[in-house]
Amino acid sequence: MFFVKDFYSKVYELVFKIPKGRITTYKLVAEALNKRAYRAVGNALNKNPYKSVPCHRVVKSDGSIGGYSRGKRKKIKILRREGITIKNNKIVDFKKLIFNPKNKN
DNA sequence: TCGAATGACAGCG
DNA sequence: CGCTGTCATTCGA
Repeated sequence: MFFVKDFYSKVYELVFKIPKGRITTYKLVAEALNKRAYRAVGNALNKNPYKSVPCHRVVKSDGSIGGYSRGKRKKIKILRREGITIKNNKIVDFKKLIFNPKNKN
């Protein structure tokens, strides 16, 4: 219940690896794990026991904020604080800010 | 222990 | 715009 699941652990780690001012998508994380569980990834972050995990840096493939347990409003605020510009709940130059966890960057 | 439902999504008709 | 597909977790029996 409060222990790292193999899958979850991967998700948390990847998300945690996201550099500041950069973002990633659920799809990319899932792809990095060689899975298509976009949902599972989102679920992992949703219940993430590691509140330190920057789950706010994970957005949808559309570039939209998606959702946030604390309210997307807060998510946007945090992202803006990170230096990311949000417009109409969408990330500006979202494609440029995408961080590929699989890229072992 | 097994089955069904849920969820911060994605892709296609 | 709406339905279906995919994966893991959780709830219920």
